[in-house]
Amino acid sequence: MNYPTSWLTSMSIGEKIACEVRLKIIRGDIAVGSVLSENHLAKDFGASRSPVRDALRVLANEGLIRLERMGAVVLGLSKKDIEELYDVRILIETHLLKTLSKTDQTSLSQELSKVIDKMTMAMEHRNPIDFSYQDLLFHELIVIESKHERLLRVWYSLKPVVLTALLVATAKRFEVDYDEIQLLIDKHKLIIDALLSQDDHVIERTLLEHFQDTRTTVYDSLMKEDLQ
Amino acid sequence: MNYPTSWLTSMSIGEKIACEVRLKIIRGDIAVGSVLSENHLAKDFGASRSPVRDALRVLANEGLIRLERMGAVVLGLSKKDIEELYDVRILIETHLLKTLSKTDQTSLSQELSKVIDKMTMAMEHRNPIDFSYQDLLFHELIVIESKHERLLRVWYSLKPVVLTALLVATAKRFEVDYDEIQLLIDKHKLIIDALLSQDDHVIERTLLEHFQDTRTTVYDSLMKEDLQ
DNA sequence: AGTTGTGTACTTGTATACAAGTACATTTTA
DNA sequence: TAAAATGTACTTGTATACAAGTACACAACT
Repeated sequence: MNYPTSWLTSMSIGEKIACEVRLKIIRGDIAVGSVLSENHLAKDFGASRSPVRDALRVLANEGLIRLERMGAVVLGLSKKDIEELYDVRILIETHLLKTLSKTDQTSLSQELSKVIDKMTMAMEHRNPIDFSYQDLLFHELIVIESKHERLLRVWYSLKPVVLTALLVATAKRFEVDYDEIQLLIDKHKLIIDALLSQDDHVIERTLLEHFQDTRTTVYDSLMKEDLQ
Repeated sequence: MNYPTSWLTSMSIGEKIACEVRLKIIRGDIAVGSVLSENHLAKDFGASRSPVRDALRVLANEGLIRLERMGAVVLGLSKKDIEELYDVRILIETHLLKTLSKTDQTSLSQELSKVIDKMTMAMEHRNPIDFSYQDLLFHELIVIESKHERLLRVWYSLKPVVLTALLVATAKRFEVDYDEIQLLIDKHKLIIDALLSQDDHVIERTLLEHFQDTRTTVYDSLMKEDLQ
């Protein structure tokens, strides 16, 4: 599986390279500890060093590589990374759901239901690319609705890695555990219910359980036989 | 006041330009809504477009500018931005203090006390640059001690803007309300007390009050007469 | 006077060249 | 044989050139 070309529209060459390299790192196609150089990547992608340099800075920002004086070291995505990424999301999304639940959210819950419908259609069409896109869009809409721009910015900084990991995990899930996709969809409905319950404890518990499942799934799907 | 040259050691040209431009934007020397171009900035700084391009991407990541097809629009740092930046810090640091308080933190509290001593020395030497550096280091040590690398990464992504705003605010505070610096120092001691209390509610209240003061101070110090 | 077309000056994305630094391989020396 | 010195091939940071796109000023037309 390559990075979905439909997601690459209107991207610069540097952005495209960042997406392709990100996917390879997260899938383990590029080994942790290996050293990337601008010249090598430029040759590999048939581009000049300028967009490669841009791409490497993006990936360094995402914590997937560490830029050094000579070459960039691949840090990869460990189990701890995945757990911590979901920690950050739990912190942000729980806080924002609690805040949003203080006011009438009929409109938002309807929007979220529509996204769940699209997840269902993606499941029925056996389309993991669209499914993972809608899955993350569900959460994105919550953060957007909070109108907290700085938390949205933090959330967006996590998005490329989370979406790529989710894409890989979902593709595998569609192959191996297709029967459980419906359960994933149902769990998103629980979040809407928690939002409408206006109960902080219910929100907290629902989000913890939701992300507990998700990060276990993502982690299991990403890991090769030999644990990192 | 220019950006402290002692903080610019071992930086690339691009990093230096980012720091200088960040300070000018936060101080309001570069107006919100104005348009920056790579060519203009390159000429201003006597550099080529490459490091300027790097710098602009850093500032865009920090939400101070928005890169567009033709030029970069200055977004600046509004009151809402400052409030939201401290919201993010409250979310992160409260969560981490609660987590840390579950275990023995004698060592950390001693380190934090040392930093408070340095804040006191900086106050006595009337050195706002070192004072603001130690102030933020106090909080940084807490986040580092949590060993939560992804939250640390988020915290570090806020740091350049927060430190620059704090620097400007502290410089003004030293001029205008020097007598109240001691109160700032005392409030940091309260955080250590809250950590050692091992009481989640105490931690929550202490952090809220601490940052309530800080963001009001930062905001008041940054604003010109005409509100944005 | 208003609208349309053309030209110009600007922007950024990308390609390429150069300089300085780094790391390793090879040669020289003791 | 081991240590030191030298050479080479690589890296990145930065400078500069080129192409494509954009926005505005100016000229021509109605």
